[in-house]
Amino acid sequence: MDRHSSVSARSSPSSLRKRGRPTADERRRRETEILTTALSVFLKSGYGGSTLDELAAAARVTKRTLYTFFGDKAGLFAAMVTDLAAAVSLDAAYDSDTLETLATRIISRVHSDELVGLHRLVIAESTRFPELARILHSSGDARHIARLAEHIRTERGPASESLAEPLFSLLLGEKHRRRLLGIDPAPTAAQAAAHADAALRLLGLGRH
Amino acid sequence: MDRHSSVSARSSPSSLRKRGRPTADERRRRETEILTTALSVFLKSGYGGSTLDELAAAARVTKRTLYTFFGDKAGLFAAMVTDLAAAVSLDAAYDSDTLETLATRIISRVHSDELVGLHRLVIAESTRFPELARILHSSGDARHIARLAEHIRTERGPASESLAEPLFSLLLGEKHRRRLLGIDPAPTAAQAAAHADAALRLLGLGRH
DNA sequence: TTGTAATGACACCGTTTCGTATCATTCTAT
DNA sequence: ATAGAATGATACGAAACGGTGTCATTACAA
Repeated sequence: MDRHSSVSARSSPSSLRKRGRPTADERRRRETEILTTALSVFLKSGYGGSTLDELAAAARVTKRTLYTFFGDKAGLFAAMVTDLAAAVSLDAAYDSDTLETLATRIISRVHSDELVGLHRLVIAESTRFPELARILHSSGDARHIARLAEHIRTERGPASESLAEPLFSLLLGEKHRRRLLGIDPAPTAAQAAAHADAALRLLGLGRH
Repeated sequence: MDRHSSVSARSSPSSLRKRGRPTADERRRRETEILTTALSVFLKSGYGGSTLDELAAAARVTKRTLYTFFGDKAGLFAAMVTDLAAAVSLDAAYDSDTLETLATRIISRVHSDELVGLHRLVIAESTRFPELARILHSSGDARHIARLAEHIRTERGPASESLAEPLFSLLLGEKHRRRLLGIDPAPTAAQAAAHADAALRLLGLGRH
């Protein structure tokens, strides 16, 4: 058997992977690579449309490795979603912002191709994976609404705190439904800012 | 709809149907039955999860008939969605209502299990069937927003007409995201009315 | 009347896909 | 040092599934 001649053309050093048990480092690196590439594959083809061979090839591992890591296809999907949901909820570099910029950032985030695609995936599989739907909602929407409530409270007093949830609905808006349906592209930064401003003004939270 | 109630004939199974070419009546009856049962099957298992044998058995026809009617699985799915989308857009027995009752009816409609499930299906398959996504949006959301705009204009004047879209977003609300994710059940009539009232007040459209 | 289209029942085919098996190989754990 | 676990490469099995073929049978159309 001709050793390794097929991989000599690849430029990435990570593809010159030897056989045998990997080092602990390699093992960790590989796990994250599997999850990130799995996301891109699932986003492209959906859960049912993605095959294990496709997922394995994208991560440059064999199916065997996928099974030792995640048990089966459903396990890989669940791991991918929970991992990404955790990343979303940790995405909180926006503590010291004004309500306007916070709203703008939330819009850019929830309308991004990545998050819209993830929502599509989880909505599509919400029957098979109800737990993932709950996880995604808790670490996404619920977290965003809590952030908005916090800012509104400090800037406007506790009486206006109940505006956080309707405000979030307006930040999504009809635009987000078209995003989920694949009709609209992601908004530009300028569009996000304008949208945020309009939503805040509608609820009497805008700057005067 | 016209659910052929040969339920009691379960004992003498579906083979009570004769072979050979059906009458024109039977043909029409069968087409609607196929579409309605296809909806329930797709809602239960999703597009990829539903098999042709399952769909055929649910409609009490053979795969052969499905192919003569719709060509292939995708054709059946498309026919089912467009048929239902048309039904939604014709669901306009609410012309002479006040804004409050119109909003309440829209809430009950868009939060219904049927429409939420249809949205889930189309969102899940929006890559494979982009045209269906556009059709559903045009005959659903766009139509609802137009109705709201019409009522707002006649009751409040053309200046407030731009409130129709944000109002619709509030009528969906965070609740609808949880509906899509399968977290919440459909709202009761009382909840729908309360929700409508709260949304209208937020935008200054409520009664005083 | 006569040909044709549609249907049920059922078998069948080819492909896809999940999940395992095998074997050599390399690292980890003890 | 030695056993065991993890991996690459590859092939394979078993099942599911989309779609078609066949034949008898019935209604429609010309």
